Amino acid sequence: MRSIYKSGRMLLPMRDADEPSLDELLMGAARALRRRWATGLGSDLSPHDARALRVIGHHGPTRLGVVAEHLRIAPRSATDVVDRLESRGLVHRSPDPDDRRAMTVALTAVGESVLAEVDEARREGAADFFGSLSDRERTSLAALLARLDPREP
Amino acid sequence: MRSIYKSGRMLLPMRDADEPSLDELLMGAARALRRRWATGLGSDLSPHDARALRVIGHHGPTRLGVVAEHLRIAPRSATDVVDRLESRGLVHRSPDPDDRRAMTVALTAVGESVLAEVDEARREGAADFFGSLSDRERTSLAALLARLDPREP
DNA sequence: ACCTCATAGTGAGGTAACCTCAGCATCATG
DNA sequence: CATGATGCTGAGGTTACCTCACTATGAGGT
Repeated sequence: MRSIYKSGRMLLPMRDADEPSLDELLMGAARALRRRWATGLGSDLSPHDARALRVIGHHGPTRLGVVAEHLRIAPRSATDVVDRLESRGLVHRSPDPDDRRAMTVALTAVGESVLAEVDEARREGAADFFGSLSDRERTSLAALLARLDPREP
Repeated sequence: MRSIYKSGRMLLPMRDADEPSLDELLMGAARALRRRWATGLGSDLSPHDARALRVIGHHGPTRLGVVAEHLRIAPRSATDVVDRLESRGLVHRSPDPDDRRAMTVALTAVGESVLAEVDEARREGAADFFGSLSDRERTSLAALLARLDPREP
């Protein structure tokens, strides 16, 4: 990764064809971390269900629609996700006291403990994954990533 | 439930609860880039099909099994992907001259030009996405990401 | 040469996770 | 209190995967 064309449209530095570009490195790192998390899940919980569990756990009693929003799926599909989680005893529905049309979902005791496991596995996976970097390097990596425009929260 | 301490050494620096952790930043950045690419695709090509097109284009005449490997799907499923691409006139099958059981897939002229568009959109999307960083920052970001262990190519 | 076993692709058929649409109950407003 | 919007769910469809069985071919031992 050496010479740099400043003239006009060349926005990224030149690089050898066989060394990965910045976007490939980013996507590769993300994929590696995702795979590490997925293999560490253990409890036959799909990554998507685990995500739902985290949303609900972090949010407290959560409306179905809010779950859908966070999972970026259609409201109707949240029903199925919650059905599955509920059939495994990880969450339970309650009528929303503020709106009798709505249901809220919350973790059961089992759900809490499964979530704790999932969170711990994630934390360990991440710590392990970023373990090859020093504290300083992690800090500057975080700073650089934070400067990339997500363009939506 | 174990803490972030491992072998008595803290692996991750402390941080405020409301600021995103390193893993969240990484996944968020990857997601943002993926979304940017997806919206820029234009030609009603799914991200997955676009990926298949890139694999085949980059690889030259490619066996179906190799396509499957690169897409991380079962060999049988590669047949469907290639069927779809072929029905849109983007690729064509030929018998493999070295092995009469095997088929190779290659881009058609149309496929070449669609791939060129896709690649250009990707390149532009990436350039735009990383545009908020200076050359120096991009270089150090790349260096940091390269040090993370993908644990598989 | 032959027999055996492995391999490349595909037809058939199944599954899981989405989606849209319609319907019901409830809320919010003129 | 009438009207339209909203929150959830039943019904049914789509899609992208999968496994299993099959055919044709390759590769290696005897």
